[in-house]
Amino acid sequence: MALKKAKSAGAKPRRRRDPDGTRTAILQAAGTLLAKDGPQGLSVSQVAQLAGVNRGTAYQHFQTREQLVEATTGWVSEQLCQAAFGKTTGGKSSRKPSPEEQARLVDPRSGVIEHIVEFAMENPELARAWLFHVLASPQPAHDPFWKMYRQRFEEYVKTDSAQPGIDVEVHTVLMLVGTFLWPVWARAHARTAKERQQLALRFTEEIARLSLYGTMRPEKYPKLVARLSKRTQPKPVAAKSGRAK
Amino acid sequence: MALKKAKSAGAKPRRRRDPDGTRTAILQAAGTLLAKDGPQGLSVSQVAQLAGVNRGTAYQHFQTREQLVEATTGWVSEQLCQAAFGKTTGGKSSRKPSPEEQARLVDPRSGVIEHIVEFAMENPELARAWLFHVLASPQPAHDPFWKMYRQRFEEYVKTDSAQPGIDVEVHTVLMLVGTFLWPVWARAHARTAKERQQLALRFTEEIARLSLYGTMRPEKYPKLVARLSKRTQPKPVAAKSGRAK
DNA sequence: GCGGCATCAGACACCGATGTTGATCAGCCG
DNA sequence: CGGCTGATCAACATCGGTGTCTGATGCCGC
Repeated sequence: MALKKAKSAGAKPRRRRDPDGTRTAILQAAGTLLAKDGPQGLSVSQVAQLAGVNRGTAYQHFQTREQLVEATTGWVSEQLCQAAFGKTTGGKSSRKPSPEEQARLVDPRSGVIEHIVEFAMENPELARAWLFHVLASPQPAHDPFWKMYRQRFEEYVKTDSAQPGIDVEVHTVLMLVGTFLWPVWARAHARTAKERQQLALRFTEEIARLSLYGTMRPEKYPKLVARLSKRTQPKPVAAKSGRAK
Repeated sequence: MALKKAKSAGAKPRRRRDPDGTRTAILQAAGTLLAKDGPQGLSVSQVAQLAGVNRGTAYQHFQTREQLVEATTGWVSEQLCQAAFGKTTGGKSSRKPSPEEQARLVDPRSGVIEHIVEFAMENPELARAWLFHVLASPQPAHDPFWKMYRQRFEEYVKTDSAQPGIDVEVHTVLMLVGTFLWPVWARAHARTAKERQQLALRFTEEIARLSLYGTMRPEKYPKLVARLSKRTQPKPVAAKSGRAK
C-alpha cells in the first residue's frame, strides 16, 4: 500500500497523533527498562528511544525523570492489580461481590497465587520492575498491589478454613516477594512456554504443600509445638489482633 | 588518641597509607550506597566521598566502576556467609564438622534463619544490597550465599525430620528473599533496638509456625490433600493430617 | 479548510560521572 | 639519614544525561 513509511533512508514515520497511546507506549518502555536497570538506572533518553518517541515528547508527558519513574511504578502496580484481581485500584466502587465470589477471591487456593505466578512468568519484566520498586521504596506496604493482596489474605485468615495464629504481614512479605522472584530465578532455566508453565506449576504446588503441611514434622519438634500452641491456643484471633492491628 | 585530623580549615589530612584498610573502607561505603541506589545508581564519586577517599584512589583499587560493583556484591555475599554460617566461602577446607554440629547447621530450627534475620535486622543495608544484587543478576542462584543456604537446606531435606516432598528451590527462594526483605519492610516500623528484635522474633515465629503447620487446614481441602499426597508418598501424609485439631 | 495540538528535530547550557595522568607525600629499607 | 616505592591526591578532558526552548510538520476535530 502506498502510505507513509519512507522506505530506505532512515526517515522517521512520524507517530500518529495519539496522546494516550504514546503515553502508555512510554510507560511500557519505561517498565521494561525499569526491570533491567532499576529505578536509578532509568534514563529518559533510553526510554524515548525504546518507545520510538522523541525525547521532547517524553518530556511533554512527564515533566521530569523522577515523575516518569513514579508514574511507571504506579502503572506497573496497576497492571499487576488488574492481572491478579481483575479490577482497577482506583475503586470505581463496582458492585459488591457475591458471597461465593467473595470466597473465591479470598481463598488462597482459589487461584489468586496461580494467576499471579502465571502472569509473572509470562511478564518477568513487570515482576522485576515491581520488585525493584518495592525494594527501593521506603514504604513497600504503601504499594497498591501490596495493600490489595494483604487485604485479601487478611479476610481469608478470618475464615475457619485458615489455620489459627497466622501472621498476615510475614505471610504477605513471603508470598508476594517469593511469587515475583520465582520467575526471575526460573528465567535462567526455562526457554519455551511449556517449560515456563511447568515451573509455574511447580511453584504453586510447593506453595500448596507448604500451606497444607509445612516443612517440619511436628512430632520431631515437641518443644516447638508446645511453644507455638501456647501462643495460639487461647483465642486465635485475639492473638493476631494484638500485633497486626 | 591525639593524632592526625587537621581540625579547622578544610585542609585534607591525607589518608594514612594503608591499602587494605582503604580497600575495605571503599567496599563498605560502596555497600551502603549499593543498598540505597542499587547497582545502576552507584557512582564512584559518591562512594569515594562517603569513604573519605579521593576518587583517584578508588580507581587505583578498582579499575572501573563495573569492577567496583562486582567486588562489592561479592564482599556483601561474603559478609552474609560469615554472619550466617560463620565461615568463609573460599573454602579453606576447614575440618569436617562433627555429626551434632552437622545437625545443628542443617536443621532449620537450629538457628540459621534466626541468625540471618537478626543480622539482617541490624544491617539492613547489607540485606538490601544483597537483594539488589540477586534481583539484578541474571543467575541469582550463582551467588555464594544462595548456594550455601540451598546446600544446607538440601541436606536437611534428606533427614527424617523433614516433611516429604519438599521442593528445595522454591523453598530457598521463599526463605532467602523473605528473610532479607522482612527487615526492609520492618524498617519502616521499628526505631529502637528493642522493636527491631521484637520484629525479628515475630518473623522467626511465623516461619516456625508455617514450617510446622502451614497456612490452610487440610480437612477443609480434601481434594488438594488427595492430589498432593498422590504426588509425594502414599504413606506419611496421614500421620500429620491429624495434627491440627 | 482551518486552527489547535501532538509530535518531531535540533540546539543550548549545565551538570555530574568517568577514566586518565602527573605531582606529592608517607612509610619502609638500607 | 636519604632515597625509593607506591599509595594517595588534584586537575583535566570527555562523555552522556537533563531540562528547556524554538521552529517545523502533520493529524484531527470543528
